[in-house]
Amino acid sequence: MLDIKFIVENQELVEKGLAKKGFKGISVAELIALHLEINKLKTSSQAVAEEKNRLSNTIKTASAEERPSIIEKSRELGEELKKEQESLVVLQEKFDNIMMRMPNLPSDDAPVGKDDSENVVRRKVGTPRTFDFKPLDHIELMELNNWSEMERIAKVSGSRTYAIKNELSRLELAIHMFVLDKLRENGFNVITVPSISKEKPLFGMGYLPFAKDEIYYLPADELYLSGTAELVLNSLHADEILTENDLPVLYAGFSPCFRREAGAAGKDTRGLVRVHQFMKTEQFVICKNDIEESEKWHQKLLSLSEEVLKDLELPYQVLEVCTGDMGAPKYRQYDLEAWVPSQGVYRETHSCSNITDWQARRTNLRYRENADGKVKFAHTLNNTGIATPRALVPFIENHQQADGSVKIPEKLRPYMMGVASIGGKK
RNA sequence: GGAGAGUUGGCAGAGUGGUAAUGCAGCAGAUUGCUAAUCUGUCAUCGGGAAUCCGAUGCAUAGGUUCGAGUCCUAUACUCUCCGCCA
Repeated sequence: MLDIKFIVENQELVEKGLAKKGFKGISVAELIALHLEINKLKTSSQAVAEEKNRLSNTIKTASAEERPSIIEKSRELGEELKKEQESLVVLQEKFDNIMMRMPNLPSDDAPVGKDDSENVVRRKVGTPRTFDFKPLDHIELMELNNWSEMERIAKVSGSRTYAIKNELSRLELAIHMFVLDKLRENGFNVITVPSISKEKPLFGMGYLPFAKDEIYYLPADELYLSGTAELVLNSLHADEILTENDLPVLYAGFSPCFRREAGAAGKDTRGLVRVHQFMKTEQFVICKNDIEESEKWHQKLLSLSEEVLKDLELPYQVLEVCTGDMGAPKYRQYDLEAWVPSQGVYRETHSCSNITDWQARRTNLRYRENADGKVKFAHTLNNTGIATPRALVPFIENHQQADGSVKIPEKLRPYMMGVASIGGKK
């Protein structure tokens, strides 16, 4: 959510930002007009309320003769007030409806573009490996090593689900432990959070109303299945006023995540790349309302993810996401993509975003500044720590050996009982 | 699933129908001085105004009763305690 005062004072700038993000059909002029109308009505209804309060307070001390006429007058004012407030509610609803659909404005430094074809590669790290044997794709590797039950699980749970087993399931959990440990060493509070959520946090994060079709809904309990721990972490401190000394708040959140993948029909239907349920370790930061400070954290989160991919010895590229491909909440966004040999392309493993105060306004998350005691909306940022099973795809494909075994990088071995490789034909 | 208790500012905590006490913390100022203390103001949101300021709203949420609701009524949510069930 944006500050309405900012919108009023910077209409042109806001309209430009919306255009960059490809948001059409939102009238900034209408929003401003509604705001001004609401203010006008508020002012007039407040004058009525003031008069009514004044009258009411005289009743207690009024004489018996005066009292009935005062009560009558006060009642009339009450009815007038009620009418004004009813029209105020209608206007406010219209206003909120537009306001909730207003995206965050993108950074001036973000590349301008209409869709993912205009994202910009900032750098490539590591070199895609050349194989001296014919490499297998991740599905073949899993079949060879008895690491999955992909066909059977589809009978039970439908398409886009997965069951992995034996050494590969250990690897999945080991990678999470490895990343959680890394984040903990960097000052993050490790927290495992629910995957179920009420409706309100979905608005707070910006899932609603923007990505309605992506979300599983449980009508019997009016609850939703969360697509990311970010959803929960973003609302964990909703409606609170923290002190500046509490900041930054750093969370490494772990949770099962659920996505309907409604818009991805036909894409990545086989294997582990795009599934309805997965596990994600998420980085989440609440920091001061200071763009330099949050941009610093944005870079820090990015570097932590890069470190994860480096430690896992995966070639990757850093993509800066253009304005048209960013989600509504985002000010600036980097994606990390790891090399997938079987597809000959880089595939997304991490998404790192600075949200500035857009989410905090929606969740009413504030803090009190030390310097002057003023209350401000915090900045929030999020980034993937690691998401599995997707990350297993580049992992096992890049580290496969001629015999079908998969090498375990040095840094991960402590989490794999010290073994140097898993699987392979004996 | 059953029974009971509760929800008031950043925190603690009073308030049984007539302007939301007080303490602590934070912030600003003043003062005395020595590792701090004292005093005053401020300390949730919004509106009008250049500003001092004035006003409206705010006691979990939504309704209702009333000239007037933190207080009375109804519904809901959440928290805690006990019982039951349970990984």
